[in-house]
Amino acid sequence: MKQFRVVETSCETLRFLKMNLLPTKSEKEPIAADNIVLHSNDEGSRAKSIGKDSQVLKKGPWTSAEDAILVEYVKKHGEGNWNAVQKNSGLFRCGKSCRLRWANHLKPNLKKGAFTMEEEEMIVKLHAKMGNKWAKMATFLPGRTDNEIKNYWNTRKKRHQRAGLPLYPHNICFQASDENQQTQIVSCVAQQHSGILQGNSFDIPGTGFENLNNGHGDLSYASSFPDHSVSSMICHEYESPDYGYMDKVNHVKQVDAGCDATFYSGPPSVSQFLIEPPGQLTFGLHYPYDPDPNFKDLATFGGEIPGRHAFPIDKFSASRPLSGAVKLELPSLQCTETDDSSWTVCHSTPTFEAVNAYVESSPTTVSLQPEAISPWSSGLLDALLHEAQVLSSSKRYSSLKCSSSVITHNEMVECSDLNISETECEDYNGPTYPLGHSATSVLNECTPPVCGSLSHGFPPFKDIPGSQNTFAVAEHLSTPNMEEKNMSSHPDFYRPDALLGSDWLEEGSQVAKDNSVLSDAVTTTLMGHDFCIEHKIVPAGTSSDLVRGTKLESHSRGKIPDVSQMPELP
DNA sequence: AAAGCCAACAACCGCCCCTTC
DNA sequence: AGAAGGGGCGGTTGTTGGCTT
Repeated sequence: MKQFRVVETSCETLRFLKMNLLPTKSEKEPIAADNIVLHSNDEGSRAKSIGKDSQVLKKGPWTSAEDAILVEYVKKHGEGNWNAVQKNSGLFRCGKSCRLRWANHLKPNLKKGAFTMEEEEMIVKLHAKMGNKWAKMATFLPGRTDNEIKNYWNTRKKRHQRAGLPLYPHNICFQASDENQQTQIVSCVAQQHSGILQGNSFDIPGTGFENLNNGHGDLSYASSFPDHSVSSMICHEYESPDYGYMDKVNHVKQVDAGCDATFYSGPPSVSQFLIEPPGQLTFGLHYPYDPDPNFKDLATFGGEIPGRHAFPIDKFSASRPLSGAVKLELPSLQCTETDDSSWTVCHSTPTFEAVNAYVESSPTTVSLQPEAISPWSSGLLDALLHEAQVLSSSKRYSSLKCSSSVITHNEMVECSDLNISETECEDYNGPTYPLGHSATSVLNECTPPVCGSLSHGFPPFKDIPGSQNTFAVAEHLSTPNMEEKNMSSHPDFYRPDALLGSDWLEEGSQVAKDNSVLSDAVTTTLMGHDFCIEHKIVPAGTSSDLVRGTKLESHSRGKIPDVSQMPELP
């Protein structure tokens, strides 16, 4: 028998009291605190406890009268010294109870009501980073209490576990336990907080499963890689840009989605488990719903802040062939992460749920088999349709087709985004780009995108400082129209020198950006500052590397925020 | 209409850390 | 240095209301 369980012997009394005296959510009329006396035969009853001064301390739900007393007391004396509350206010509550009541319910500026989508995203991200550090997490969610977050998470956890779903979206950033990586989550969180993640890809490369180590037993998104040992994942850290979503999906296909726990059988210490290979450069939280179709055209967004990059550039090695299959088999789910825009579908895609749905269905029919699609997937089709409409009407994609054997970078995007057909998409991964062929290399082999001559005379990129040979950018990068465009003046383009402050783009570096991406610059708020953030992958020509043009500038374009001067997140 | 299930919420407990003496 | 107290945190349980069967 649980100690505080009000037992049946007083059941009738309790029922009466509950119905007549105790406030409920709908009945919040003030009731004198001393009117509430819950009876219990149990000495350790939840209804009351004995204080140090032998006073009977009340337990259970707080009444409006008690709340009023507490509020009044805190107004007068401020927070803290909670044990004094009981002594001085006449409240028959222990200090702890008072503190809790105040912190969770009475404190001003508390947000009430359901979590917003952004908050939910934030929680997921934060949990991936911190584990069950509710109080810490609460500092990132103004107006929310640790208890709320905890409750939300536990509920979510239960729900997902029951449904056999992963707790995390497939490529959510997992953070290392190393505190010095705090800035990584900062950038991640801040962007999420700003709403930029409203369906956008975003991830924190180079992060690890902290919460995998502390044995929380949560069903991690790591289940996306059920047959990938942790160690092998570590080995691939920052390595294979071609270790893309499709790989994950394939793994998912191979192992039932319910085998989430298998991941946890890996080595206990996983501090740097990279969910999404940096080569993807599509740091994405592929959130299962996309409330804002307007975001769908946005290209990849980077979480990087100049000077505070989420991953060290020097760890960005050349691609390495994967042994696993790369075949695109999930038309409706695919997210070729080598693609800079692929998230446009992914973010609106029910991720793992949809993967599950796919697993349960025929690979060739999954995307259009309603019965094979999870509830969230219903939005997927809409999203895809919308995406198709958007893309088809977009100038940026006007010249693209997915059927050519020599495809462009953006073509890949379009293909994967629109899920035109498995066959078509296989062009990228099948005969043309066989297994083991780096997706990055695929990109490199792709004709650069659109909008201009393929061999436009764009000046060569410089090697990125500190990148050794890993970020050498191909000289024949043919990002179009870069010379014609005055990037400094174009409202949607950034001056190359705007990347100063980036620790991997030196002064004067040319920043390859193509129209399609730059026009997708988004204003967001990061730690109280308004920013435009743009993120772009640039095929690096003959090298097997990608270079990323990351831009983050203040809202007043041209001014680069000094991140070091920005206020720290709580 | 009743029962069961579930989600959301509220509250408490035990443990731990920090500060003070 | 060590004990005591205050406070914070995470885990857990209980309650309530809505929905489904």
